[in-house]
Amino acid sequence: MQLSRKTVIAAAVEIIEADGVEAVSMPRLATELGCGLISLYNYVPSRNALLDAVGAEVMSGIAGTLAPQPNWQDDLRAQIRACRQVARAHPRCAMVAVSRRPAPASMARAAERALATLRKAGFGEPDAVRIARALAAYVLGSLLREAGARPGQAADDHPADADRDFEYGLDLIMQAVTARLK
Amino acid sequence: MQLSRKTVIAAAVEIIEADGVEAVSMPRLATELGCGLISLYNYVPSRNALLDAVGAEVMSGIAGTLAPQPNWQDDLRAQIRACRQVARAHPRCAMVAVSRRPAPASMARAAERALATLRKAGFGEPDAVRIARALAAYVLGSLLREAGARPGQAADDHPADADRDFEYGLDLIMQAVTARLK
DNA sequence: ACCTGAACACCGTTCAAGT
DNA sequence: ACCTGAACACCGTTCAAGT
Repeated sequence: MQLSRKTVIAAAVEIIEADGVEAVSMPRLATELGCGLISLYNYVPSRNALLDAVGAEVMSGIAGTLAPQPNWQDDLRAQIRACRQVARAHPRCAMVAVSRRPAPASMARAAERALATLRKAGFGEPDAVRIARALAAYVLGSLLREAGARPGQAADDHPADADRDFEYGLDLIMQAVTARLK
Repeated sequence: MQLSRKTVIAAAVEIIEADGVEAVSMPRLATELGCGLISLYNYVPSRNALLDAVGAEVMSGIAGTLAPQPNWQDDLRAQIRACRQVARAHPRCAMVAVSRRPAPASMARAAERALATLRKAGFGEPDAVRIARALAAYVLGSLLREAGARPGQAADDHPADADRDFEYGLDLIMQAVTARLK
């Protein structure tokens, strides 16, 4: 396999999902990729930078366009579900992404999009910002609860329950948000 | 200073708040405590067990009794604020606590108390459980957003903003929860 | 110019020797 | 019985030597 930045990141993603972040070591990556340990530093400046790249890679999906919904509530819901879906596709990597500072750019963009939707719905600036933050907290917290906070732990084994829990809480928040607009 | 399990844990808490979890190493703890590296293993079986102990120690405060409020809404609010307050007293350690599996017992007890309050308020079992989970997700997510998810990062420098954000979101959820009971 | 082996300064934990 | 120095098997990263 041809070594490249992409393949190094992909190998790291694989290791994280299989054994957690703590299992990602430069020696292990090298043997996994069948290359010399030092060669890795040609594609990634450090282990930390590699984890940043994993976070960015794994969350890049939420930048994708979503089918616009007839009303702003469904639009917002779709955006929030998309965040969660992308995160759940790589749960342990998602916890890594969420733990990096600064947050991956795609996550910041998603937050900005939610804010824009709230503004367009008619919320004033302070309310729109605070609602967006509350939603972000809820999504993050749900992921934390589900996937196991420690990035080195596996996901829950009752995903259907987690989905229902998530939708229930999302309903709660959206109900209050809608009521607040009137 | 007399070495004991307590002093070892306290030293770890200090290091974590100052420099993050990653800075907690057995050698550093030893020099900080002025003892031999190996002596630490007489009080703590491993670094991992030490971090578990830090999580338990730091979160033990939420087990404290709270003044009962006239209505269940204020009761629930007080419980949730207490969780957040305790966590914010040691923000970086709180992130460690939240990241441990299983969660510290005091956190589980706090969740159980919230559940009991919801039951007493008149919610049926599935609703009570889901509301409690939504609230937990919100508190966890807020901490993650504020303190910086990575346990190795410092807290925000606008705590007042964070407080207002938190109360705003809590209001939203509590409003919807109250509406759902009727 | 690119690649990488050997080396450095760290880790957590164990073993076996000391008291 | 208790304590702990030396040692082991790891890390991430750098330097300087090779091609």
